Amino acid sequence: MSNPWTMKMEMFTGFTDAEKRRLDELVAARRSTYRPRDDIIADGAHSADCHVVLSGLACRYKILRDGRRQIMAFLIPGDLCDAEIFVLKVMDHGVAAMTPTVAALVSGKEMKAMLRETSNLGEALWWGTMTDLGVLRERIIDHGRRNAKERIAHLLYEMLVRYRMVGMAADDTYDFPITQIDLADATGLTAVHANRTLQKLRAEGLIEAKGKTIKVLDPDGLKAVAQFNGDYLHLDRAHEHTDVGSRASDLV
Amino acid sequence: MSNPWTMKMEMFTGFTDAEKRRLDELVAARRSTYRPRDDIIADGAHSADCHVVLSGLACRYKILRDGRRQIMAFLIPGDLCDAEIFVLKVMDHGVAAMTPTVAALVSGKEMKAMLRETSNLGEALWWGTMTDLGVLRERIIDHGRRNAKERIAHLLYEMLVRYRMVGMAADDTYDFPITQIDLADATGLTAVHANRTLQKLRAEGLIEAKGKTIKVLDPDGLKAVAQFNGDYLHLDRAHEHTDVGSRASDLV
DNA sequence: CGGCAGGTTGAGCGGATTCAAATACAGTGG
DNA sequence: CCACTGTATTTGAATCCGCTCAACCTGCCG
Repeated sequence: MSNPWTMKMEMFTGFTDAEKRRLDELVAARRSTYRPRDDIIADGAHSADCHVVLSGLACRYKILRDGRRQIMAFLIPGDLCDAEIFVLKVMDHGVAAMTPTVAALVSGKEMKAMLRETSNLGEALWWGTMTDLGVLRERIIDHGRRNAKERIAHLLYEMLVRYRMVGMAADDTYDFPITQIDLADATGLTAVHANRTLQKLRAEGLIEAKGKTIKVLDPDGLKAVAQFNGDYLHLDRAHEHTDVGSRASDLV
Repeated sequence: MSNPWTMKMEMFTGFTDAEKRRLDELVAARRSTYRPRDDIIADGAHSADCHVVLSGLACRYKILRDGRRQIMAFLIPGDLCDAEIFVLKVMDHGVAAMTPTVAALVSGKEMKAMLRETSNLGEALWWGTMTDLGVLRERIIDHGRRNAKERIAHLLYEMLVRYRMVGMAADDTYDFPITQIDLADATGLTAVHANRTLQKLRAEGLIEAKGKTIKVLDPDGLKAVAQFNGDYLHLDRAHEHTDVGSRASDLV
């Protein structure tokens, strides 16, 4: 039984069975649970291990001196929290759990050893990092050139695609248990305005946001409002390797 | 005589003389000049070479269907334009020259060969990519949680630090020949508002922006206005390797 | 000298914020 | 089971930052 991290990386690269087994072992070896608001890795910290989200939801964030907070990315199962520990001294931002979250602790030493032995892992890490860059760039466009409605629509559609990638968005519905305050901090809005905007999206029949679940009623409509173009997720690179059946690019 | 790319990477890693010579050869082999507005590498393109800025100024950008443009990053001498070509099929954004710019074309094949032979280059590329990520995250904070004045101040201070890194900011003055339209597209403002904000910064005696040159009159003041904290540039990782004399962390 | 791109200024508008209060909701302890 | 408490969502009204539209100025180049 494979873990979400290996699954995600396999969208890009092809591992041998031996490699898969070894990755599974790495992930299974040590894990840790976090309560909402717990730091998985704190701003300014360094760690000998890197952290992979196995279940739950986490975010990258930074807090300014005056208390303003910005969420820069959401991490879902299969996402690597802190690739930087391999080359940088300390984290320049924090990663915190938003819901009860389980993360695997992967020893940096063993990762480095495995990186030396197989080029597949290195390539997969590069792919993950490059798509992270793409997502961040898209977020900059959100904030710089899209208004509140487009911005929230874009985020919700992107999360839909990402949850589809890990098989967690059946029926265009996914669990996204964040508060409107979190949503505001992620989109660069105030909670009040995020609320009003969300109401508009609901009123237009694009989404349903009951409790902690997002149901996308009209995917094409939402995509159009957001001016979403999924190229930056680089799913097209994927299907060359995957088995027959699901083409990754169908996810967008 | 070393090139700006190698110089920049040496802030992080230590190359042997042989490695340095080889990098110099790679950079010297083929180069290309671009006029303002020329694409160095276009959105959606793929290339067998990667591009390193040797002189001039370039930017990463993306244009929405309705014409809105967002500049996501500025590239100065020593910056790598398109590390993604090693793992991704196509670019998800464009890189264009803003001034007459010279870039080295480095063969992807030879880079990969060198990556296999020395771990130093790989580590340096990781460092560059990780700091790029840090810069992008900081830009998201700019757009999400900083107002126009803080945002422009932050960008100008960051560029000061980056130009210092490559020895191009003597006397707190650096060449930054962009139009106010470009500045607006980078900061997510309109040209009109960027203009007015720039005037305020001048009126407060923080900067001088005559012609194409930025002179920072009051670095500490500008830094304070921007709430700048340079940790995300990860210069502290650097001085372990560099020779005596200039400590990299003094640049911030 | 005309043309053009970039910079500057003014007036009015609107999207998003701020402040404040009301309502819904989940968890806790009596 | 309900009262109590704290947190999240919703609504209203006033305000402001940044946008839009438009005009004008400046410097540069053919």
